[in-house]
Amino acid sequence: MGIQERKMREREALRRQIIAIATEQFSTGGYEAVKMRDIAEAAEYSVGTIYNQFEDKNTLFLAVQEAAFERALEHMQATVNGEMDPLDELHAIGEAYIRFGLAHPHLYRLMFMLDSPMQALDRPEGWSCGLQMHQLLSAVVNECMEVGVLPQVDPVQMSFALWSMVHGMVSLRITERLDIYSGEHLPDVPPIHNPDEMMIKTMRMVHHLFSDQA
Amino acid sequence: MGIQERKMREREALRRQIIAIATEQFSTGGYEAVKMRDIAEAAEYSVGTIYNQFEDKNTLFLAVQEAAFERALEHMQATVNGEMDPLDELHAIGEAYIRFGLAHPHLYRLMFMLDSPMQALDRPEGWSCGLQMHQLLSAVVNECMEVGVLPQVDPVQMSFALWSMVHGMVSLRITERLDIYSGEHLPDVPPIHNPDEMMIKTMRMVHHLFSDQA
DNA sequence: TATACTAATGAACAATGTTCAACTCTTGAT
DNA sequence: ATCAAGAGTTGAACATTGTTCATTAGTATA
Repeated sequence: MGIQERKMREREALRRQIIAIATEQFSTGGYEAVKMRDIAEAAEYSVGTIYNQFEDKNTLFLAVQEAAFERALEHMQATVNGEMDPLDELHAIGEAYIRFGLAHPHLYRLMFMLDSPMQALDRPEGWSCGLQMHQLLSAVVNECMEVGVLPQVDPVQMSFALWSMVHGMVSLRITERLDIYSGEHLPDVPPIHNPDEMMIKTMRMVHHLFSDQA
Repeated sequence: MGIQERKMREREALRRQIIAIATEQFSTGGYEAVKMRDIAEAAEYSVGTIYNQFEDKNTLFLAVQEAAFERALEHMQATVNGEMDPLDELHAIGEAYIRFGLAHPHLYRLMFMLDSPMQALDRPEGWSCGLQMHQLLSAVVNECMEVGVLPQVDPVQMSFALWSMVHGMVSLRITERLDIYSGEHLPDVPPIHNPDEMMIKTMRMVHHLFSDQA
């Protein structure tokens, strides 16, 4: 009775193909720009087949979100596995987070900004890698506190504060709100021409202030 | 020739009415939920008349964004005009920012998260009140540095870091990403049932860490 | 070979932003 | 009072896009 299994495999393969196509199209245009018809055409199926696999566009992008979390987690893990000074590890993990967001703004939106694919977080499976990303941060924070390069406050609050800050930076950057720094819009603020570097620099400054305080 | 002026006034009044209606509808449903037809009906005009006043939906919501910034700035200014201890002032301005975002999540999205109404920030008029909000923060930060409750780093970086953190908190909250803290999703993290208060508490903690370091 | 089941198809539907030719009303001149 | 010109209004029609579903095609089993 291997027929059942083969059909399951084929079904799964098609599902994966659709997710891959959706991810790619999404990466270069965002949610609105991806049309179900385009996905179908790229997969060389009719649109109905997409709906055979995914309840609707939102459900499809839950799967894309999950894939995006996998990629992001991989990217983060690749930067932390070394034997580093804890403070450098904190710098590294933050910088990796920021650079991933800047390199893949649409995926970043899907993971942390859009609400389409979030309605009902009753589905924690899809957030598995997202949670692991947070645990990666938590681990480094705890390590920093033990070694004394971060003050010994509530580690959850510290992780939350650091995550919020880098997320705030990335999301403001992605939505072009940092453009207020780019021209002569603010008095006493010389135009900043490289916001990406300012983000990294400011993050490190904050880490250092915390560490000096510890 | 007062006729020209009267017509201009009427035109301006209609424009304002449309913006008010759009703001109200937007406040209770977000961008997608607002239909041009609904706005027209609420204003008791046909849809064509809306397009006579605003090039398209995006342009209309540029105006709504501007109105939202006005409200937010007012709200912020109302909390800072008192003669306060600089650190309390910093707490107050941050808390006001957070509370406005929580009270008006859709307007917050429009101001700081959506990109529809942002394409082309070649239009700094609409950001006037938004810029003033930033200046409010800058002023308090400078004051804190003078008095010695914030370390004397680059004030632009400090303002940017603080803004990013509270924006990160509010936007993660609004998009329900803080739900990861609400259940048993993270090991070693007791479920947090009141994220709003955690945001305020964490912000104050960070302010205090900075101030102790100064 | 016939039957039953699964999967694929794409025309059709609904919702919504946008356009535009027709229409109405006001204004100013005759 | 009448009329021409112009500004403002109307809503039917169009284009796009997510979604559905009756029909068709393909495959497996008796």
